[in-house]
Amino acid sequence: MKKKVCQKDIARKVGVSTALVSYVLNNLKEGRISKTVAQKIRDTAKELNYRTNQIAKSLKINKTFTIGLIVADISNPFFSSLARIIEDEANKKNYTVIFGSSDENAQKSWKLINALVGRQVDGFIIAPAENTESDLTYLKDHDIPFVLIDRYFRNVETNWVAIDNYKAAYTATQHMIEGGNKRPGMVTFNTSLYSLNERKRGYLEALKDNNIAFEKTWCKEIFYDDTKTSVEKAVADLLSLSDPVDSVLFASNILATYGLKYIHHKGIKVPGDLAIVTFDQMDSSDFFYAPLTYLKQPVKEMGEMATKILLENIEKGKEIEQINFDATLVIRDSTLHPQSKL
Amino acid sequence: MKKKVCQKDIARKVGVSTALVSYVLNNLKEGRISKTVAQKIRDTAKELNYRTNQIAKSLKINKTFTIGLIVADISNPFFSSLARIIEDEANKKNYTVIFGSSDENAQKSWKLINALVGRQVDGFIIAPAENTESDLTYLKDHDIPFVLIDRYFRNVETNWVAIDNYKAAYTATQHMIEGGNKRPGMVTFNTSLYSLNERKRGYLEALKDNNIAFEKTWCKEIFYDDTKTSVEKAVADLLSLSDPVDSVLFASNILATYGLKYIHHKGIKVPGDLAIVTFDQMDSSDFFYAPLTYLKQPVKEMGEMATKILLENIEKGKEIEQINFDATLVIRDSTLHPQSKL
DNA sequence: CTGAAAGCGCTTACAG
DNA sequence: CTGAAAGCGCTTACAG
Repeated sequence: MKKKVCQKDIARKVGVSTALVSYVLNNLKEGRISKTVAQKIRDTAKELNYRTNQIAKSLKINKTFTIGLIVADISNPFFSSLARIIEDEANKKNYTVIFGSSDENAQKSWKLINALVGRQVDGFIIAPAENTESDLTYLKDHDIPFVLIDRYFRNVETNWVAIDNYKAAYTATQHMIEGGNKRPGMVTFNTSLYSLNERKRGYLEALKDNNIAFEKTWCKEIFYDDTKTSVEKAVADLLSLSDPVDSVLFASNILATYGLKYIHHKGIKVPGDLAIVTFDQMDSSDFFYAPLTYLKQPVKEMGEMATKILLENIEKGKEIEQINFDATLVIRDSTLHPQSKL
Repeated sequence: MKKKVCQKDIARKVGVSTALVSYVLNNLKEGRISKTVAQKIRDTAKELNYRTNQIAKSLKINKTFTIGLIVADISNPFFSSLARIIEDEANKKNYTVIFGSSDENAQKSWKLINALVGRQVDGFIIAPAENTESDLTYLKDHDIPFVLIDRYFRNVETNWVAIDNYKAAYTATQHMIEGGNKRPGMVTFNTSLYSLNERKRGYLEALKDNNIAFEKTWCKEIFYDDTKTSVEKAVADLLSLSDPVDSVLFASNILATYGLKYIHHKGIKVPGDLAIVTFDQMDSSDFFYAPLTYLKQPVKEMGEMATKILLENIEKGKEIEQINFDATLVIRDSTLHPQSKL
């Protein structure tokens, strides 16, 4: 029971050509093949437990029904949720997904994309790391469809689905200010990524519109390496300013997780000592003693849309689509400031 | 810049046969090819930006350097962490990983395995759903290497890496009892999966060894569908017994997450009203107002070991390996019972 | 209604 | 040191 059965085996057994086997197994030339022989082929295929060799088929038809998913880290809940949505959508259309984690590293990203291109994936869904514009240019030059998710570059014209990060951060900051906070801080990554910089811009603009004079000590930019320690230091710094910050916006779930552990550990009172808003939904935010106010991204819609756009591109070669969803501010206890104006 | 460049293009340009191109690109027959022509081939390959078509190569060599990963749900942090470890290990050896989520459903599992077999994956790492023994038999019959992770079946002799669930649950239950709890409960899944039943067995055995008479109302078995509601009801039931349970062991992170949200929501005091131990590490367990005592699985070691065993099987066809790791009981506040004996 | 044959892009004995 | 040729398992004009 070892050897794989192929079309030739079926053809031989039924006494027809492999062409015919291929046709009936693919439901081609329906009316033009005698029902009896078609049935015999199907029966024999089932009997021999035939399974088409997708590799051979792919080579011939120049299509693998495989998509590559490149994220920063598949073990980050935001990306694994996205992966699950994408998996489901892709499977519906008989696509399979190969994933890779770039660790926000341009070299790794290029290596992954390169490997998957060699494997002839039909397209990519990518949450690009910074400085990976050239990867995308490469894909474009080679007519390999892709859609960016969560992040994009203003100077590369392509498909993407993301959220309006400026608006989201603005809304969150505005909310903190309306809650009576006078000195809102922010913890974000030190990056050239547009999406994160938009979050910072939204934060700054909200301060400005509320006539709050931004002080640059209020915004901490964390490097990707040694994130944990840097976040802890950042939070400590924000709270030990001569005029400490009274509220803080965490620009991602990773930053928030480290920050909150530290805050919890240090016994800092939320929202009393510090009001908090985070980007992204986390299981943890329900468990923090003050359930967290957070910006909820429509992960399901984003994943579905990205997959839909990609598959359309693969199958019909559609025009460019750029979709901005809105994040929703889910207001809970971590911003119920004692001296709230609301 | 559209057409893909193939070995023929290089061969033509250099003026040699494709055989030679293939040899030098694969570093074969090193001494037996003139250095100058070899160099010219390499230069031209680089110049034309040649990338070998893995699909064609796979078809020929009958190996795809791809492994299939089947888990219950890639968005479950336990599995996404595992996925990340496996990805890294696999990549080191130039393997790529395709994943699929079975949702604990045997039909889905079979569909996924079937699809990936058609794609000629070189092997599988599988966290099997219940009633999927036949899938595994199929793989064995077809000499497709695989290793089970997290779960296995006693009656299918194959590679697996897991933890000693009996021992883990026993230890956790013993710990609850030593903390002064007289009526420990358990929330687990209703399943035939050996790993989960071992957890129950460990719990029961610990009760017995401590002369605590088990009452069947203490152990709640949750069905896979409608998990959230069922868990909430289970916890409510455990606490509204005429003699309520004073402590509870959650048999998985999913069960714990739903249970804890409910407990938090209802204002149940932990560990005062209820001591808690959970299986699996969760971000959330650091944030619960009483940091949770939990059974930590050595996810990294498990993922690495599973990948190592699989790749050895693929490459050398090794004998069967069955590895049981130990979980570690990490003791924190959720089991610091007021009337502790310790 | 059906089959012979070419070809997808590689690898690999084999012959020289 | 190098090339012609077969073949991996499919699909698909083309011819009949």
